Amino acid sequence: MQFEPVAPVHAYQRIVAQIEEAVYSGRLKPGERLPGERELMTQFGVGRSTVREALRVLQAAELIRSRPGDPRGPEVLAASPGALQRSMHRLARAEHVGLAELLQFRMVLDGSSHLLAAQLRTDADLSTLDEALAAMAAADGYAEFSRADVAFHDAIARTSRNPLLVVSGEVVRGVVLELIEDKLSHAPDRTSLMETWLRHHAEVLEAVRAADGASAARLARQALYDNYVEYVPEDRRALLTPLL
Amino acid sequence: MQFEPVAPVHAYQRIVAQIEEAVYSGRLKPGERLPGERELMTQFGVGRSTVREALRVLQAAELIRSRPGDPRGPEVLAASPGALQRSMHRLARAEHVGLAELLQFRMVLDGSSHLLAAQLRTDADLSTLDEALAAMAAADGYAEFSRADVAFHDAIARTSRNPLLVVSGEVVRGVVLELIEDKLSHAPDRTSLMETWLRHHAEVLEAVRAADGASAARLARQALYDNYVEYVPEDRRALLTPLL
DNA sequence: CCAGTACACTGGTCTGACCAGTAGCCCAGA
DNA sequence: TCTGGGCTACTGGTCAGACCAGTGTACTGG
Repeated sequence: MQFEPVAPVHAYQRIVAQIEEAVYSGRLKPGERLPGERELMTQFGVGRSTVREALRVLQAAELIRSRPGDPRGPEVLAASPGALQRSMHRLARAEHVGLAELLQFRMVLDGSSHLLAAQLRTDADLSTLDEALAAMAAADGYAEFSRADVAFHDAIARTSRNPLLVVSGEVVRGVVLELIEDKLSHAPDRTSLMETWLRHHAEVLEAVRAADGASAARLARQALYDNYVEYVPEDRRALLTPLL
Repeated sequence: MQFEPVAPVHAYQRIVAQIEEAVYSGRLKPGERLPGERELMTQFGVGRSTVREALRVLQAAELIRSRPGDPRGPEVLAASPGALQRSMHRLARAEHVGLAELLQFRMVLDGSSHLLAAQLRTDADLSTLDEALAAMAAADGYAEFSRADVAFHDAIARTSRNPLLVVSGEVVRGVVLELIEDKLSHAPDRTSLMETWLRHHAEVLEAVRAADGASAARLARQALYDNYVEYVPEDRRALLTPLL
């Protein structure tokens, strides 16, 4: 006979569970409002501090947002990758996840995104991607270029039609950028850097337009490797080459 | 001239930030203890409710754990993918992420894990994998088989040497299993199902042993497809075939 | 019709209290 | 010597009540 470990279920956890359930089941839609804390405490039959702790947890998970003074009460938020991003960030800092591992992971994700995008892209997707590329070419300054670059990758990921690829791509790009942004912003010749990237992106886009998934994936991975390999410690670069 | 949006920084957030920083910088190692709440409130110069809300947030992020009655105070936890898993779970429920998207994502991750594993595996890895496969073969009953299956995939991921692949693989497998476990447990002929899976895993392992990354990846993706495609709605199966 | 102002109410924080439950200690009994 | 049972000091969980800064809204006077 097997027994299960018994864990006390605290009052605030039951409140979290109830509200979470209401959000996920769709009974509470984004934009709708929860009752105020004083109202909630009568509905749940608990003290205000208990209600507040429950709301804090939900707030940390980015399910709700509450602002003082708003008589409409806490707002139910739309799902966003923010919490996911923070979790992954934490894990990346805690485990020994360096740029090499992040880049390897990004090569996997971006490669697959491009592969799928090339096979699923519609004409509308292509014109969106053309616009994104044009925005990169027209960018004035590095910061703007970087934003346009992110937007381009995001557009590719959305073309792959898989929200998980979109979100995890977003997350990993964010973490990578954060790790090397200071190195990049101090790079000696950012203009030629931007030109190289632009050329890479144009090549990739042509492969996507030609519906050549394998090439698109390979080009995307190669571009990532070429652009970032210099920031990877030499003894870790062997991790990346198997993916080329 | 450009201004930044100003957001009020609450007291509990500053406490969270300080403790988070201490954990990430390594000043607080897993297993160590934080002072009790009453002690923290004097150190931070705030009321207990403020301290508690901060601890609640850290607890929701699985950075600490506190139990009543323990005079040693809240415990600093080792990094775990638990929070990441919950975040992804939430997002999967909120976005319209169905089995098709999850499976597609898993084919991407598992495929890459196998590719890397085949190229990086050592003899020690191979014997670990052999053991995992033997455990699957020796499994008595579906539940045990399923656990052994998960362990095998986990071993493959670890052989790929990328913690991100390990964690996201773990997460996605968990979500997939949760979505279809009831269908699987009611499957008419689970014995032949398990035999099929076992054969697939043996093939994959041979490719890994032969250091044939491309084959290992392809076999792994094909195995996923074969095993799960029947649970994917027919009109979504086109998402999966480009990855074969 | 609009700017300005009051007001009711929100969430953020503090204080002080009580409770159930735990770790660690001491001590009686084997 | 070891073991089990209390005892105790303390923990975190919860509640109640209070105050404050700041917000949305409705009312006001121009």
